[in-house]
Amino acid sequence: MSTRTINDVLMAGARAAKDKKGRPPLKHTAIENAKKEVASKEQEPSVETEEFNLDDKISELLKKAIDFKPERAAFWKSGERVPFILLARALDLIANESGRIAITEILCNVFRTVIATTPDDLIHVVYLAANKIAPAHEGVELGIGDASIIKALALSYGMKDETVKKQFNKLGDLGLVAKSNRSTQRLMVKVTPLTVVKVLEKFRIIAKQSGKRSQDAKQGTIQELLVCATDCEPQYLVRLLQTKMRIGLAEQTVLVALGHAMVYSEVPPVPSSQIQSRLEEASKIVKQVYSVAPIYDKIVSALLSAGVRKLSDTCCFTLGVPVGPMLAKPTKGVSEILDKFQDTEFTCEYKYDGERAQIHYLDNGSVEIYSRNAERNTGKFPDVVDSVSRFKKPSVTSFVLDCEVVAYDRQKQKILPFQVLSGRARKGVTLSEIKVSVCIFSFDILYLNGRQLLQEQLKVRRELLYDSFQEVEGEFQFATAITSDDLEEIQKFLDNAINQSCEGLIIKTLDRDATYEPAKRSNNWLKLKKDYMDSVGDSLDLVPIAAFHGRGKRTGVYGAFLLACYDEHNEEYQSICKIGTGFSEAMLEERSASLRDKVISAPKSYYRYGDTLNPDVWFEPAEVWEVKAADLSISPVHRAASGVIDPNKGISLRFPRLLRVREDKNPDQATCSEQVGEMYLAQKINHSGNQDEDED
DNA sequence: ACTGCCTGCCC
DNA sequence: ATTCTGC
DNA sequence: GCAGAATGGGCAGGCAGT
Repeated sequence: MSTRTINDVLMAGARAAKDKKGRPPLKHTAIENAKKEVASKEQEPSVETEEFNLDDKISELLKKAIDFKPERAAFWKSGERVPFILLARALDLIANESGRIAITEILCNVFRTVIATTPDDLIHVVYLAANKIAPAHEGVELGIGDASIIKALALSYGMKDETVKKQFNKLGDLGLVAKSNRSTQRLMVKVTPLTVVKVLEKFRIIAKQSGKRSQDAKQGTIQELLVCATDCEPQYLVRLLQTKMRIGLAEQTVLVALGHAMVYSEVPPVPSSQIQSRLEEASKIVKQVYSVAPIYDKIVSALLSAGVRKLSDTCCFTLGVPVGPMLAKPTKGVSEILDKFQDTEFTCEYKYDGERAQIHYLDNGSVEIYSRNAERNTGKFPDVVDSVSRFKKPSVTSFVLDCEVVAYDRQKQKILPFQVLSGRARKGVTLSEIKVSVCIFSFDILYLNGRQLLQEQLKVRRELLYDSFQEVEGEFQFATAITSDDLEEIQKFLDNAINQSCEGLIIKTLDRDATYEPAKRSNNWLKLKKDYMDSVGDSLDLVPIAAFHGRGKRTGVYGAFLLACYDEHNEEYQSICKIGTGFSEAMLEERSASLRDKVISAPKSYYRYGDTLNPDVWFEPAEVWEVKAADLSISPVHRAASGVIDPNKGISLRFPRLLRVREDKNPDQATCSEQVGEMYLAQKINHSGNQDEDED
C-alpha cells in the first residue's frame, strides 16, 4: 500500500462533467494508458487509441434494453479486465431509481457489456452485484463489521475514529462517509484503477486473514482498496464490505438481470416479437436453477457456454449442495387458513422451535447438514450425523431431508427451549463432548435414492418419508401432523402444539400446488403462531427511555428505542428490550419528533439497564407504547423483573414489535415488573416437568 | 488466563 | 425473526 | 404479492488488550 493514491488521470474529467454541468468534460484515453500517466488534470495523455468520456459511457447504461449497444458503453478493450468503476457507477445509477424494472435494466446492460467484452469477468461482476464472495455453504466470511470499517476509514482518510462515528450518525451510512471524505483527497500520484477482479480478490483475501493482528491486516487490505478508489468507488466499496447495498438491488434482481442479459446477448438476436416471453422464461430459469444450485460459478459458466435455455440441464440439483428451504407466510388465525385453502386438502404440522436443518445423505455414506441460510452445519451436529444409520431404513441409499433440530431432554422426553439449543458449540464438535442433546423433527423429503422429489406433491413426498425412515425416540421423529378442515379441531391442535413447547403450526396443501418450491414464500405453506393473532399472545405497555440514531432510510429519525417496564417497588424503569419494527414511516417520524423534546443529557438515576447498551440519546419517561412479543426470555443485558425470576438477570422479549401508542397511559402505568415476571412464568416452556395440566 | 468487543448466524 | 413500502 | 430494507434477542467463537 503506502504511496498510491487517487486516480485523477482517469477521473478528473468525469468529475468535471458531474460537478460543473456547464463546462464540456475533459477527454481521456483508455485505462491501460491512463494508469501509466502521471496525473495532471489538464493533460491529454500522449500515447494511442480511443478516447472516451466516462459519463457518456455510463449514461448508455440508462438506455432501454432494445436500444442498448454494449460496445457503446464499454470503455475498455475486449478481453481486458472490467474496471470496477463500471459497476460502481451502475450502482450509483441504480441508487437513483425506485422501480425494479429500471434497476433490472441497468444491471442487465452492465452484464451485457461485460459479456460482449470480457465474458471471463462476468462471474466477478455477478458476485459483486449480488454482494457475495462465495457460495453460502462454503462459509467464507469477511469478518468485517461497522467497527472495523470505521477504523479503516479513519486510517485511510487520516481522521479520528470519533469523527468517522459522528459522520456515520449524521449521514446514516458508512458508504456516504467514505464518499464525503474521498472528495477532499486530491493527491497527484499515479494509481492503478480497480477492476472487478481485483476487488473480489481483495475481498477474498480479507476473508482469509485470521489469527494474531488479523484485524489490522484486514483493515490494511481495505485501505489498499480505498487508496485505489476514485469517484463513487469508495462509497460502493464500503457498502459492499458492509453487505448493505441499500439501493434497492439484491439477489433476486441480480438473477433476473442475469437471465435477461443472456437473452439479449444471443446470436443471432432474438426476434423482438419473442423478446418478452424469452425474458420471462430466462429469469424464471435462472431463479429456479439458483434455488437448487446456488453456485454462481457453475451457473455463469453454464450460461456462457450453453445459454440460458440449457441451463437447467447443465446446472441442477446435486446431492451435497443445499437447496433453498421452502418458507411459510404468516397468517392471523385459523379462519384465514380455511379461507386461503378453501377447497384444497391441507395438513397441519407442529412448528418446532429449533433450527432448520437440511440433511443430505450421499451414496458414499457421507452426511452434510445445512442451515436455513445454506450454511454448512455438519460440524455442529455430529450426533445428528451419527444417528442417520439408526433412523434410515436399510433400503435407503441417499436422501435429502427437511427437518427442524430441537434441543431435547431425553430423560423427561421433552422439548427444550430455543435458547438451550443456541447454547450448543458450533465448531469442531465431537460426539463425546456434546452437552445439549437434540431431536430431529422431520417434515419433508426432497430427494430419495437417486430420485429428485421437488416436483412431487407433498402427499407423495410424505408417504416416501414415512416409508423410508423410522422414528427413534428422542433422536428422530416425524413432525406431529393432522389433516383436518375443521376449525375447532385445528384450533385445538394449535393449543396442543403450544402446550408441547412448539411455536405454532405450519399449514400445507397436500395435493394441489403442493410441490416443494425452494426458497420461495409461496402460498402453499402458511405459518400460524399465537402471537400473530389479534388479542392473543403477550402484549406489554412499555416506556421508551432511550434511542439510537437510524441508518439508511431511517437517517434523521431514531432507528430503534430502548424500552422499559416500571418497577413500582423501587420506583425505577428497567430496560426490557429495544424495538425497531412495527412503525410505519409516519409513526416513526411522529415518535422521533415527539421524543426529541424529551431528550436529557444523562440517564435518570432510576433507570436500570445493561451498561453495554450505549444509546445515542436518553429520554425523560414520557410515553407508553404497546408492544407485542412472541416470548419472554432470561436476558444477559436487560434488567426487567430482575430479582423476580433470577436473582441477577432480567427478562427480555423475543421478536418485539410496536402495536400502538397508548395515549391513555402515563409512564408509571406501564406494565410493572411483577407482571413481567408473571408473564414469564406463564409460558408453557417453563413448566419443566412438574406441572402436567393447567386450566381448562 | 481473563475479559470485553466484534462478528456472524440462529431465530 | 417482524414489519413496512414502492411497484 | 414480491423484493428489499429497516429493525429485534441472544449465542459461540475469534481476537485484542490487559
